[in-house]
Amino acid sequence: MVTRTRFDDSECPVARSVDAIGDWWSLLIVRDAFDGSRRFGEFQRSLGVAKNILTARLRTLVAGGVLESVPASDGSAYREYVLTPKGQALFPVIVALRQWGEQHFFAPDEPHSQLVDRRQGHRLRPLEVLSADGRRLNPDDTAVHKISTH
Amino acid sequence: MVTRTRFDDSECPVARSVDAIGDWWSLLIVRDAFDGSRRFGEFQRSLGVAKNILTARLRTLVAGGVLESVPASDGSAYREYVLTPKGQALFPVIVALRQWGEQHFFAPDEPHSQLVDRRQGHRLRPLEVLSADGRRLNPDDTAVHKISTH
DNA sequence: TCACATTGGTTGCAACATGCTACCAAGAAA
DNA sequence: TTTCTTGGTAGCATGTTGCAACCAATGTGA
Repeated sequence: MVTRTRFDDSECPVARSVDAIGDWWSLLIVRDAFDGSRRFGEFQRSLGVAKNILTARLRTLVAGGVLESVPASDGSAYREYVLTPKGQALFPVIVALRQWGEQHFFAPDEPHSQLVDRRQGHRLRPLEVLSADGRRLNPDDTAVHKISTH
Repeated sequence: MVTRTRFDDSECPVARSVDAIGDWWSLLIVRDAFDGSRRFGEFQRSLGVAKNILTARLRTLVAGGVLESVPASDGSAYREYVLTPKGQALFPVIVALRQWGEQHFFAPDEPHSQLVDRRQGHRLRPLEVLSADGRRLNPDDTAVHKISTH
């Protein structure tokens, strides 16, 4: 077995997500996948991660249904790793982390990679947590109901 | 030193965020903080984490400016850990992870904790990634500009 | 077609991080 | 003034990570 489950038994969706992703490397792999990386070597060069670690992470991401392994798009005999719909659904997670990082870990004039709208080349609007009827919510405006039946 | 920096030198804000948070436990500590936990013992019982690990994580979160240690609100001589504004800004990250987990790791009728709007008791609207002019963006509608000067 | 480079790994090992248990000091409670 | 609770620390066994070496299959150039 590659990883022991730690939080998986929780009824908290945050814990299950965290467990499904696995570790930080996995999240950066997903980030790179959003940025267009597909091949083992691309991930490896981009992340600088040891190959055995990358192998293990790719395997768990595939096993978890976040990535899938498909024949290479260039016709070669190698394989590529692409995001499944479930993996693509992680987009807001990555964007949220990116925006938090931009806000708090870069000097105003410090260069950093930027996620932009392809059509207009502009930066994205900051994510907003909204109520069902569209009011913007702060943490204090929300509460966790411990258990429910959906 | 408590943790060695791994991704911190990156110009990618996602990497710096990931590095600042530290590990998954830290993220669950932040989740619990959003849910109202303040005391060492509350975090420890809620998470079931070993106390030395919790000690270390709380320290790095405080050092990183995500939590701060304040005198206990009940007048006792103990201290409490509360989110700083920087920590509160992680709200969209937690919400994004929670929504991803809800969508993909629970059967339709499986019970799970739920984050609701305090005023109306309703579930939140799913997070949306929007362009500057308000169009909803999918991953394919965006691109990463490798470097910029903000 | 034959040598050589690249890709995508696997294996073994040393170093580090994690988790468990026991212990402990300061505060609170009685 | 015992006794319990809180918030830790210390030591140790185990698990995980990272590094380097190795390797088979594939692609490439002469």
